[in-house]
Amino acid sequence: MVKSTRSSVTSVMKTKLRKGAWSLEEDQKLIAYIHSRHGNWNWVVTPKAAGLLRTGKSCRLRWLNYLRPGIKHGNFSQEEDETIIKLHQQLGNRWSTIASRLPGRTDNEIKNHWHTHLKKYCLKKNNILQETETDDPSEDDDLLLSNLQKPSNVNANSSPSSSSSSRGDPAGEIYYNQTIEENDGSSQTYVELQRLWDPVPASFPMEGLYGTTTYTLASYYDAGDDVSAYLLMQQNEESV
DNA sequence: AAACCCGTCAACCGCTTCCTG
DNA sequence: TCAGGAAGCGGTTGACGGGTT
Repeated sequence: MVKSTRSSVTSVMKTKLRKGAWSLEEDQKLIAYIHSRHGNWNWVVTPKAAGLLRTGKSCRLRWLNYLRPGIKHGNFSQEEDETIIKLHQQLGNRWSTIASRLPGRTDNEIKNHWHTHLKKYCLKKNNILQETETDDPSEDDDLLLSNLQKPSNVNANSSPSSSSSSRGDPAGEIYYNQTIEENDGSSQTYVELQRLWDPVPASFPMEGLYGTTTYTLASYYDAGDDVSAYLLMQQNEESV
């Protein structure tokens, strides 16, 4: 029988557990709780302590893959792609080990990126190598990898971060001068939640679809224990 | 315009490993 | 040394958006 049927988990299950995408409010609660614990918390008690109807596992995953400070979202650089491919050749599907070599990237994100982009690239590369054994394969490498960097659906008005922005999962996303009202009806200014944890920089660069953009902190609101902190990011400049 | 298909990715599930008493 | 609980890991699923027919 499955060992992971824990009493603590099942007790939570008796209440109505939420599943699926995390809401902004849930993210805020989780960040607030973790923030208040100063690096000392337990995933099993976290949902109850934070006022969340989630399992500890779900909280852990949300934190590690999305809310944790330093997490990079959006396109992988060519260097990152090359590193992943190289490490995958050496290590196989040991995503967490691979992730440990790519600062800011999570095992889940690398795994997804592999299955959706790099696996195809490797197959294509192998085909090319078989067809042109005498050619210099490095040229094909560069061409294929540079193609990987190009967004498939270029839209001048789209968010600079990943396509998940359109899934009603705003936390961690940064929009150009947008407010939540423009997106989901809330009157709050759009947030970049993970900055709650780090000392807030006056400005910071973020890699997007079209190059690195420097964002400048426009306003900051911290409601203390209730921990609702909002950051308005303004697009400062953009390099293509 | 509508239906369908496909790609993407956040989140879930179940198993394994690690830790602690 | 062992058992039980917590955390970690990787495969899979399902929702969603965009493209195609």
